Amino acid sequence: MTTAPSASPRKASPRRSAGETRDALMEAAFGLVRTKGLAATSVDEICAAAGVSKGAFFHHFKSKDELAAEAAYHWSAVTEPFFAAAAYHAPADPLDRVLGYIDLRREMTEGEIAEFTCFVGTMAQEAWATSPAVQAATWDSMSRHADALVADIEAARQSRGITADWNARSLALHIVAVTQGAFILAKASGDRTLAGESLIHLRRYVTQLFRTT
Amino acid sequence: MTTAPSASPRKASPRRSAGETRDALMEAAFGLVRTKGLAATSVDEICAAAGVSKGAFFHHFKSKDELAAEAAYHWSAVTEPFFAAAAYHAPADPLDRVLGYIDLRREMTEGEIAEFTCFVGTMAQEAWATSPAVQAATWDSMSRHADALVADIEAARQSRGITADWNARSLALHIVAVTQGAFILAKASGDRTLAGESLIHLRRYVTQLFRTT
DNA sequence: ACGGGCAAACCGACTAGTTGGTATGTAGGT
DNA sequence: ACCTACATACCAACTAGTCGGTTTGCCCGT
Repeated sequence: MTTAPSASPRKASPRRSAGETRDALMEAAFGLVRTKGLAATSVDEICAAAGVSKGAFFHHFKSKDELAAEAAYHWSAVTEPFFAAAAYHAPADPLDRVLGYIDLRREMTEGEIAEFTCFVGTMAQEAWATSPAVQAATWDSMSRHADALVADIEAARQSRGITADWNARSLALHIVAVTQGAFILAKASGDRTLAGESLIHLRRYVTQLFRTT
Repeated sequence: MTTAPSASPRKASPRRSAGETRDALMEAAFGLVRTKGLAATSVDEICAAAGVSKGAFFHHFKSKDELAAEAAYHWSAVTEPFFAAAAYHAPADPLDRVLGYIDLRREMTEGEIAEFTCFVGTMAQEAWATSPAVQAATWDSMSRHADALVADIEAARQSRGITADWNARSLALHIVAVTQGAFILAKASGDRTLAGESLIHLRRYVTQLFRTT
């Protein structure tokens, strides 16, 4: 659910192919919403950032709300390959893979806030009570992201013969929650390092959870 | 930084005392912002919820932005006494007090989302890059809230002779982060219990941190 | 190879309503 | 008499969304 490209420079107008404009609009929204929030981002701004007209916007999306929901699904589509291809999947021990994910998350907090922060997490705060479509889309994204961690957590649990009163999905969601909370800390304080420190606590928790001695 | 009253019914106009209208406006903002976000909440809505006119609003605040910042400080002013008076301070063991705080937080997630959720956390997401005054105010609130936990954490650490590579303030901020993250989980999923589950993980972490055996 | 037809992609002016903010007036306490 | 605490009317700027019209790529019969 995090980290994405910014609007691309685009070529000199030999009409973009089918989904290209659509993608450009959604990806322009990524950047704007992450820094200003959804409500404060106008359709005109999104169009300007994507380099298209308002007519094009409403040709592809029937409302701003629909754009937001579609963009949340698109967010998954662009972040999932990023995390799937990341180096933390390499270790043989599944626990090392889970810890590797947390480490990657922490490394990402060394960039700019608007760039390591979560698009869908931001929208969830604004849309949960006002737009069922957007809420559903943000939850789909966060939920799927958590699911990607479940297999490794479960494997780590079984390899160590741990029978705990928590299940893999619950821990995966906790990891997502800490990540989101760390973002808020960084945004409120303006200090990126605070996000990293929270992730270190999370890492220690996960390590302790699987300690067998 | 969390949990607050909603707009009161108010009496039949024998002029409210000095700060009353001001407080009513800020407290009306609490409810509206927590469900819709700051940008989506209009000045007119806040006035209507507080039962005053727009003229009154701009008599007390020179802009919507100033209202938001002042409301963040007011948020501290109303939540601090609430937490200060809570029962979790009773135990003699400082660790029990820290765990008691987390338990209280978890119990609160049994109410409505708009009522256990954090006003300043929501605003931080929208204002961190666009309004320095609001960002500073949200951080002041979150930071002070964390500080309220520091003494107990430090006492627990010393009573158990723990020399760790984390300090009390870092753990306090982590507790705040998990709380905020749990809120996002609840908002995105629409399922309050997910917030509680994340807080259970946090509780287990803190327990393990102070285990001396 | 070619041109006519057609649908999808796109543009930008327009609208109706909402926004934050102001200007001006007034009621009540001291 | 005077100042604070409001109320009302208003405005310019901006909002999401619409609409008539234009451009572009592509299919297809010749």
